[in-house]
Amino acid sequence: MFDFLPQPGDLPRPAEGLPRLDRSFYQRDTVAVARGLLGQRLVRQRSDGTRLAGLIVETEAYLGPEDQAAHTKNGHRSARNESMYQQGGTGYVYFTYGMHHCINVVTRDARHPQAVLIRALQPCVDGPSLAAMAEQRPGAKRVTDLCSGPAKLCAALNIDRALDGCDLVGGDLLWLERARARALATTRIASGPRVGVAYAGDWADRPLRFWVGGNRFVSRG
DNA sequence: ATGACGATTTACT
DNA sequence: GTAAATCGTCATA
Repeated sequence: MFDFLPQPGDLPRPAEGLPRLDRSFYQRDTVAVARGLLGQRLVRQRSDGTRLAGLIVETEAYLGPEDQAAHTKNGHRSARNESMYQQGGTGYVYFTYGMHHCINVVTRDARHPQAVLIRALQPCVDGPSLAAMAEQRPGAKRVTDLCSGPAKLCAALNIDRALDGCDLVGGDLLWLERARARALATTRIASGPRVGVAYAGDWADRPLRFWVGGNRFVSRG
C-alpha cells in the first residue's frame, strides 16, 4: 500500500498551533472564500481521536438561487440542502450517485444560500494520518489518488452525512486551520469552469473553479 | 407509486 | 475513450 510514499518534502508537515479560520472568514463573498481556502488546512478529527488532514488545493463556488448549477438554484430548499441556509462556517455534506459524499463550506449568511465545494486536498503527513487515509481509500495506488476529487477526499477523511450541518468554527469534528502567510503568498491561483455541471446553461461556463496552479494533487490538470 | 437523474469514481475497451 | 455502479431526492401521476 505504501509503494506510493511521497518524496521527502513533497507533503506538508502539520504546523502545530495554527489558528482556526474564524466566522468572519466564511461570512464573505463566496468567490473570495473559494480563492481564500486554497492553501488552508482541512482537519478531520474522528471519534477515536485520530486526525486526518490535507491542504486545500481545489475549490468551486456555488452562488445560490441564480446559479443554475447550485443545489439552491431557483431558491430550492429541502432537508437535503438545509445546511446551505445556515450561517457561514457551517459544513454542508451531501450524498450523490447512490454512493458518494461531497463536502462544502457554507458562506455568507442565511439569506444567501451559497457554498464552496472542496474538490481536492494535498494530504498532510501527520503521524499515522496518511496511513489512515489510505485505509479509507483501498483503491488508491498513488498518494495523488487519495484526495484528488470531492468524493475521494470525503472517503479519505471519513466525512459523511453525519457531518452535515456541523460547525466548522466551534465544533470538534471538522475545522480549517489558517496556513502560514508565507505559504499563501506563494500560492498561484488558476481558474476555469466547474466540473460536472454541463446542465447549468450559461452558468456551466463561468470560471468558478479554482485551484493551486501546477499542483499535482488537483482532480484534473 | 413510478421514473429520471445526479456538484462522481472506477473499471474496462 | 465509454459504461457501470447504486440510491436518495424530486417531479409527475
